[in-house]
Amino acid sequence: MGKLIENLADGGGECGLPHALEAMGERWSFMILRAAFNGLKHFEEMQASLGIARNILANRLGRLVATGILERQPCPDDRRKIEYRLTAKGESLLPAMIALRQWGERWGDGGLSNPVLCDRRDRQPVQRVRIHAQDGRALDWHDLTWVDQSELVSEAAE
Amino acid sequence: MGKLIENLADGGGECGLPHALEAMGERWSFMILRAAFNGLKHFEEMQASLGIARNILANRLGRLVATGILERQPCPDDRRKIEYRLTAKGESLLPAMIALRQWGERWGDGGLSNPVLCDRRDRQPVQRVRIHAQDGRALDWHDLTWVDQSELVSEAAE
DNA sequence: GTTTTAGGTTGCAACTAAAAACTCAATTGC
DNA sequence: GCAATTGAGTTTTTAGTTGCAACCTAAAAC
Repeated sequence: MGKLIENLADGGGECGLPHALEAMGERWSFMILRAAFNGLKHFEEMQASLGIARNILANRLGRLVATGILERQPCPDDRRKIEYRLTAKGESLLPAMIALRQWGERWGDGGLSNPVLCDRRDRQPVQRVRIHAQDGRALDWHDLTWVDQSELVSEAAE
Repeated sequence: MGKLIENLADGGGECGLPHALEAMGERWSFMILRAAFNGLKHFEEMQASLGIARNILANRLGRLVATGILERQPCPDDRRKIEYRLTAKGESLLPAMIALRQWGERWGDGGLSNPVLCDRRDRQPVQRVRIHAQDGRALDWHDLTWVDQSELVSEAAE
């Protein structure tokens, strides 16, 4: 338990992807993450809702806790129950998850996803997740290039 | 070969995620996609750069072609060679891949990714991938809610 | 015409996932 | 107070995947 994608180390440069995949690259990880974003907090809830095998769910939850994506916290009112809840690190996976989901929706078998992620303020659906330039323009692949770090013109980035 | 994540079907609503994961949920898929975005086109190039087993690479490339993410095209000049190149469907995975990579970079072992994805126009790095409201505001998890499709106020969306 | 190169297969060992049954403590019903 | 139920896991068994190494085939190079 704990190696998984070590050999992915580099395939043309250093990259955060292998690290991300080490945490989230297993079969059910994203589905569990989505369940967490949907407000499911307990083992049995998730098991019932996802239909995942119990041992795998236990293993994945353990791993997500180990990587700091979920927090494991016994409930005070019913001490059999354990709450899994998203940490800040877990919450910051939302753009990746939504991007994936939108892609699946766009190219999938037609059906729109439900429920829809909406701005709390006006209850309108969020935009499609895209790549944006510093000035805010949305960019497609043909608008982009890879630049070596050493060649970056520093400019108080981010 | 070919079922993988069929049971993921629904875990609290319809969702594009399972479809996305069916295409991209396997261990090496995202690494191969990244290789493709980095300009690698041939089997041997990818094999050498990723260090993946040949049978798995063959299998994954086959699957990525089957799902329409890559196109397989024999080279006219050297007919042993085969070019794998991104389709529009594959290109549209870029936001998901970059979101994942940025997450890994942010929470990973420190090292910045290299090379950096930049706006071709000014060679400045792209922004962090985020969720945006219709009016363009960047939103975090606590600014968002799930809304059932039936409750959406239609307004000539997107 | 032998050697090399590109892109794969095949066979087999090691690992990982799934389903179902089992554990074990906390809680509820009576 | 005691049996039944529930929550959160383990264990066991079976099935499917991954990875390595070796092999194969056609096209190109020499």
